[in-house]
Amino acid sequence: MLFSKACHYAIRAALYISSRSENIVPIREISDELEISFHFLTKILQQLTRHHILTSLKGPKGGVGLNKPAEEISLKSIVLAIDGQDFFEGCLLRLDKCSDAHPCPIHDEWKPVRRQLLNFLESTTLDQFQSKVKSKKFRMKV
Amino acid sequence: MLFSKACHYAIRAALYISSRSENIVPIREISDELEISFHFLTKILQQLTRHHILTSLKGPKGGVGLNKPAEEISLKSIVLAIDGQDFFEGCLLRLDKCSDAHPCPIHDEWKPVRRQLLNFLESTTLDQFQSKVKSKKFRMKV
DNA sequence: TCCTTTTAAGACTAATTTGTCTTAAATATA
DNA sequence: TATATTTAAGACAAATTAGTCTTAAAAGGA
Repeated sequence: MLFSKACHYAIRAALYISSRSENIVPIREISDELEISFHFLTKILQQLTRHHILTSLKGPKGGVGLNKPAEEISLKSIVLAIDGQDFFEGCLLRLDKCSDAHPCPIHDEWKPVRRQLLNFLESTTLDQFQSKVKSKKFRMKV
Repeated sequence: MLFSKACHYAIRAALYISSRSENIVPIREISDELEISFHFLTKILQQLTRHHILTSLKGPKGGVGLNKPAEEISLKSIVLAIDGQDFFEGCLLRLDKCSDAHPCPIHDEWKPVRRQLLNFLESTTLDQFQSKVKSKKFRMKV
């Protein structure tokens, strides 16, 4: 699988949050709607908050919300916050510092494919899906 | 990470085997050369053997070898043998049966990117790297 | 101020993946 | 045939990831 389970949860939650017009959405609502364990989701969203992708508010009327405009939140930033940068340096043989200078045998062939993957994650932002998610015609769970 | 650690080991070992002119290579030699735990590698290569990607021979002069021409062994077949088909159905939100009929909000955007990834894995075969690996100018370990 | 609600933090458990070790089975060769 | 070598199989342990639970801290409202 491309990403960790936590990372997939994070992307789903981020899509959900960005589709809600309210600034702040309680995590309980997200976990109910997306059928994700509340406590696990809380931990994951805390990471997004620490990375300044979300803001959070405690107490009644509390919850989480986007910390910047949806068009400034890329899938890449979410993956980076949850799974770290391992993915982005990804060598097909998992060599430590596989590079043009010290490449593995697949490096040259793999590079353009990885580039396209990165381009997609960089250029894809939450705002692109807001209307789809709002329409409720697209699956957000199981 | 794209694939499991076991899968990366499998690809590395397959490249090594296909670059050796001998039909049969002892697993001990592979694990020594690639610095992979012998017993763990043995288990992984057993899976490739069960999937008829490799053949194996017990006893002195035993070892593993390609079960078909290198140009017929794709990266995809190795990934499939080790990690199963989860990767190939991969939805960005990890939904169970995300499809054109019942898509997640990112499905349409993700589809062409995944297609390119699959094309690469399908069209890339071991023979393409034999000379590079033989030249020993490319890294095969850490 | 006090109570309730909600996130933050972290200890703890469960599941999965990774890695080790022992024994069995097959086979070449002396 | 006996021995040494090598893969096969599977039990077991360690590490990582996923998930649960409890308590603390913050904030709104009576």
